Parts: sequence; structure tokens; C-alpha cells
Amino acid sequence: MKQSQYFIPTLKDVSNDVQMTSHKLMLRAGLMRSIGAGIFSWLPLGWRVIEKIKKVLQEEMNKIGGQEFHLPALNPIEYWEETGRVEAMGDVMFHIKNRDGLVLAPTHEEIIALHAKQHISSYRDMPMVWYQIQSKFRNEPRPRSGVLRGRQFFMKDSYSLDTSFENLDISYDKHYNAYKSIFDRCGIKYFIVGASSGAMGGSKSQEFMVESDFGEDVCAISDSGYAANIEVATSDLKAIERNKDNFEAEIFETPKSKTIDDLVKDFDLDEQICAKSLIYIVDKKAVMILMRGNDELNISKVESFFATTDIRPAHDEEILEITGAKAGSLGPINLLKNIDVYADNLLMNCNGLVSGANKTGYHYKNIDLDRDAKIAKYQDFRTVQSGEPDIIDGSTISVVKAIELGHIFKLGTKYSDAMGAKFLDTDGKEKSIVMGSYGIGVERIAACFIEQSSDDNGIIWNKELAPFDVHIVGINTHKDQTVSDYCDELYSKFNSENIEVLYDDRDVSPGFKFKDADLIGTPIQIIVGSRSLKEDLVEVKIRKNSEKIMIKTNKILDFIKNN
RNA sequence: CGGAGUAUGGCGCAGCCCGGUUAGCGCGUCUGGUUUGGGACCAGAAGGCCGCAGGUUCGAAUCCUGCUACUCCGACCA
Repeated sequence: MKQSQYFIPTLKDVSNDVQMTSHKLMLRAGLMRSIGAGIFSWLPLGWRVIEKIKKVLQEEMNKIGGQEFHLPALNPIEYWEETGRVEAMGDVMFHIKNRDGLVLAPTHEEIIALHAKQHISSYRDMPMVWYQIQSKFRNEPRPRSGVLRGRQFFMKDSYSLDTSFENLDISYDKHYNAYKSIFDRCGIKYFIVGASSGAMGGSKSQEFMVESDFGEDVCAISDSGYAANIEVATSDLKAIERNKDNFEAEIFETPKSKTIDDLVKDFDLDEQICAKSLIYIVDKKAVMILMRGNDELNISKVESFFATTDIRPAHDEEILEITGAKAGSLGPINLLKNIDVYADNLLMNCNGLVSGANKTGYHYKNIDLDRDAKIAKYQDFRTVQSGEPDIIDGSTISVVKAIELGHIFKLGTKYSDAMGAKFLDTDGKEKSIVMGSYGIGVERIAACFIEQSSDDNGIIWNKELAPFDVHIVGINTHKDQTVSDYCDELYSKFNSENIEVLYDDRDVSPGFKFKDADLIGTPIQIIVGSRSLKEDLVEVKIRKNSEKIMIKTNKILDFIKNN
């Protein structure tokens, strides 16, 4: 591609609003432009990068037997009603206003299950891996950080269809390995965490994560290799030990202590033994959850424990009605209404606890959960924090922010049951197809790569994702005929050898070309100037380390082929 | 959805508090000339209903009200 005829609108600077390095560089290098919150145009150079990513995705998916589809973004809502996801998706799904019954698909489990129902009827028809790389639409409440969270974005989504959960394990493992190959080939540093399945449903799920301050996920990782999304992360902290002395529970006045912090300060107590009592409305039913005073409730764990997302904190009036006290004085003893009380594992069989008395301005001390309270179940409800020992070998956990690049799910039969996607098994019995679903954010690969591979001058592409293999920088091509002749010759030679080449033949000063070349960041630049050309040499600049190599003009093609 | 901020030629910004000539600056663009190995220089030129709608005022980019868009923070902790 000759740069004088190619649209690469590079910029010297971008608005101060743009925070993320990758976002800045995508704009500056002329890869992409935003036309609204979470909506982007890919410009020719950026589109080449997206195409490179797609190629890696296609090759690795094809290797595990994937078959590429292209499913419509416009979906009849009826299929979404069948699986109950119109409600589950809520505002996230776009609804078409001037044509009843159409939505924009945020994902494609329903349509896959539909086609499976239409045409998969025997165990002989499986396994299948169906995938696509296609635009997804999600009405994100707050798009952010450039292409990281958009309202329209590309997703590589694939779906496995199997005859049994054992075979689902095989398809899942194939995807797991394919995803590793994909991110390895892209040259991205990532880690894999166990995750919550959330609204998708199903059993096991894992996420492929890139550590970044701009990430929206929080993960617990340690040197031993422990890695889990904070939603499901656990640590090896032990429950508080029982005191030998076991005094009678005793009520005491705490008029000024509204929070655990107040209580600790006002009465010089250990924060650990001040149990906090949280009232939640789960599936319209009130429950109390007891936590150590210094612990944070993990709402994802609550969701998966109760197997529902219909969870909210109780309102003040509800709290008063249920407990007989205002928030700040709640506890497991003397509740007004008979509700189930759950407690975090770290409080298991504890005594000597301090907690509210369900009488505004009063607390109990010396509470023995075994003796004084009725705990429906002890469960892990807490959020892991940095510094805690992990469950592998006690290595210290760090809690880091991360960007979710990919997510793989064992869905099971949730969607096939709902849509009636069944098959006849070897035993002649009708069974539901067992599904898995697997997604990768295409733009996020580009963004994460740039986050990890750039310097002050611009992007540093690797071979796999680079929009072009080489960039010929012709010095004074418009003044020096020998330079432009040689560049032209090199350019057509590369083209005939299928080496993807960008040739800067513009009539601009050398400095300008150097700056743009570094910003665009192809792995190799070939700098052609009259001085070196007189000695039959050209200069090769390796972008990643700025190494400069002088090469004989007749050897340059071999050099590029071998690098 | 809660909070904060921003909106001024193509891009990046100043001006606004404290209303008052013709709304500035840098980059980019166009013309001519000089330049050419790390974003050249000189001269000239084009390009703005100062986000939208109301209001206050003799007079509004500037003050007030409403709306819209965008950006950032937050959406367990009783």
C-alpha cells in the first residue's frame, strides 16, 4: 500500500479525556474513531489489525473442528422469550422500536439452540463446534476506556453441542487449549481464572484475563498459580477460634455506635469479633447473613448460593419490621420475624461475638452462635483480600484489576431444555443436547496487546497482529529519483512475494515519516536514503528495540523473508 | 441509576469568575517561495449561529433555567 494514497489519519495529540494508552494510540495511529459513546468506526489500518486477529481466531477454532457461521444480529424476540432471557438481559438488550418483536442480539445461545433443534436429531450428529465472529449489541449503561466496553463490538463466540456432560468436558478442554494458543499467538500476557457463570447459567466457567488498572474485573492471584475471579475466590483463612471462657450473652447500651467502626472505637473491641448482620431480600424472602466485622460480603457468592440474581439489600422500613431495630443494631438474637440466618464460614461455631441486639442502640456481647443463635448454614460469603494465604500452598494473594479477554462456560442443558433441542441417544432415549459456550472480545485483544506493547513513540506490533509486515520509509522520495526508483522496485518485489508492505512515498520531511512509522509501529522499517543507497545499502530498523541494521540492497528480500 | 466535569473553525486548547471593539492560540488545510535523516521556515489565505432552547440585560461565548451529548468516579458493608 502506498501511503500517499492510503487513509491513515495520524494525530499528534488527542483529547485529555482519553485516559488509556491503547485508546490514545488507536486514535493517534489512525486505527479507529469514536462516533458516539461505545460506538466505533474501524479505519483501514485498524481494520487490517482486526482482520489479523480474526485470522488467528479462525485458524485456532478450525483446528479444533470449529465451523464458521454468520448468525444475524437482528433476532425475533420469541426465541429469547423461550429461554426467559428477555427478562434476564433486561436493559442490556436493545429492542427495535419501529418493528415489534425484534431485538439486537447480545449473544447467540438461543439461535444456536434453535438450529440444533432444527437439525441435530441423533447422537451421530455430534459433537459439533459452531462459531462466528460477529457484531454484538449490548446497551451498556456506561461504555468506557475506548473499545474496551462498547455498545457494538465484535465477538468470537462459539458453541459446542455434545451428547453428554463427559463429552462436553472434551469440547470445553479443546476450547481451553485453543484459547491459550490464540492468546499466545497474539503475544498477550494473560492468566486464567475460575469464574462465576452469572446470568449465563451452567456449571463451570473460566475467564482469560489481562492484568490492567483499567480492567473492570477483580481477580485474586498468587505465585503458586492460584487465580480466581474475586466473585468466586477463596483463601485459606481459618475460622475464629472459640474462647475457652464462655460467658453468658449480655446486652449493653451502644447509643452512639452506628457502624462496626464506631463500635470498635467506642468500646475498644477487636473488629473480627464484631459480627455484622446484613439483611437481604432473596427471591422476595428476607434472610440475615452474618459476617466478621472486617469482612466484605461477596454478592456473587450470595447469588450462586441461593441460585438467583433476585437479591437486594433490605430497605430501612423492612429492616425495622423484620428485626425490630434500625440498621446498626442488628444481630442474630431476638429477631422480631422468624427469618433464616446464614453465617460466613469464618464465624463457624464462634463464641464471644459482639453483634446488634435488634433493639436500636443496643448490642449483645459474648454471643455463642452454637448456643444463642440458630444458623441455617455456614457458607463462604466473604470477599478475599490482598495478603491472605491461598488455598494451594499458602502463598500470598494479590488482588488485581483485570480485563476479561475471553470466557468459557459449561452451559449444560439450560438452553437446549428451554428450546427443546433434543436428540436420540444410542440407547434409543430422547435427551437434551449438552451445550458449551465460549467467547472472546476481538477489540479487547487489540486493546490489551497495545497496552502491553508500546513506548513513548507509539505502538510496537508483533508479526501476528501487525497491519503490515514492513514499512518502507523513503527519504526524500520526491527529490531523489534513485531513492524513489529503488523504493518502487522494493515495493513491487515485496508485493509479488506476498509480503504485506506499507510504503511511505509521501512528499513530507523525513522526520515526519519517522514519527509516523514509529507511531504505526510495524515490526520492521526499511529506511531508504540516498547516502546509504550510494553504498548499495539500506537501513533496517527493528521497531521493538530500535536496533538498526545495514543490509546490502540485494539481500534485503531474503532478510525480510527470514524475519 | 447516583455524583462530578466538559461542550468554542477539521484536531488540541485559551477566553467565562469580573457581560462591552472585529472571539484568540497551537496543529492541520490551501497558495507561493525557501527547505529536507527524527513531527522545517517565511509570506499570504480560507475556515466559527461559542452544543441546543429559553430567560436576564441597552448589550451574552461569558450570568440564570431547562434539555442534549460526551468524559470520569460510583452503584455490598446495616
